[in-house]
Amino acid sequence: MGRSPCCEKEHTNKGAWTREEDERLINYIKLHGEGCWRSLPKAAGLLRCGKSCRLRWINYLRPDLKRGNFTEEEDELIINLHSLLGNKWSLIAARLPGRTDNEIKNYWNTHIKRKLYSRGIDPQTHRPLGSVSSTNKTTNINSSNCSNNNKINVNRLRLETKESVVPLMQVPANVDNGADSSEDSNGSSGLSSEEVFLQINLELSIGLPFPSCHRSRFSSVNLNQSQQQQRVAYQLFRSNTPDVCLCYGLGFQKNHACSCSVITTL
DNA sequence: AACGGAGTCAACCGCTCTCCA
DNA sequence: GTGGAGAGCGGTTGACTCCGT
Repeated sequence: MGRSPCCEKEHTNKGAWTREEDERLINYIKLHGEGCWRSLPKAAGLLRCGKSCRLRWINYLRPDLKRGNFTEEEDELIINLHSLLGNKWSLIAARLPGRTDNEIKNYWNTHIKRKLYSRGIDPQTHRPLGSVSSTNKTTNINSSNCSNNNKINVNRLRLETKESVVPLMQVPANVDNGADSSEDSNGSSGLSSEEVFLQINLELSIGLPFPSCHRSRFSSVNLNQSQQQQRVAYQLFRSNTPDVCLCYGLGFQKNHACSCSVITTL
């Protein structure tokens, strides 16, 4: 049994919105507020799908939208956040008031990518173009003091490379992480030390707190390597924020089925 | 002025996630 | 535990504009 469509497509308008449709939508939301997008079109007298209404409001009609050109500061912030989070446009947008995820995504694809290329930087990896991958380097995020009961108590996380041992951050002992260590608990992150270190530097250079509304995200399993990278970055990022939150599931388990979605508020 | 290619961005699509019964 | 409903997300599309020839 399939899922019901979000609207009756044959009875809905598509394409560019007219002024009249915009006004209807604005007036309806002014009166009733946001939410319940599925029933909104009918209630507002619009021949549009609920998703379309939501998108139009969020990306174009919302009164708090900034619009206009991006500033140099916004550019750099987007670049820094992208290096931490990857293509998580909604998370990036959450750090830029008045900007939407769609707007940032478009801006990234049309302007910033080119800007980075002109600087000789790969926009996906944020590394110099043509640089050799460092996958041959060994990285261990050690979790000392692994406990029983399928929990890992991490006393101190450190990053080891052939050349050096770099302390990542101090973590209080005896704090459960909620991680499922039923599989491999050797803590391999799948990241090169260079990658992790890069994330940390960027984190420190940005120094902005994440909004608490994102605290419970990243609960999915079966992460691919890119997602892992974003997740590690996210966790490290959180660790330095004022309302300190840490996830101790830094060691991504075999097959990435780690359930370390519990982000502990200290 | 006309044309075509490149660039831009609003909107759509398909999927995942969360919540709740 | 399961499945449906609703919301949200990221990738893609296509209409429109701009600019060079």
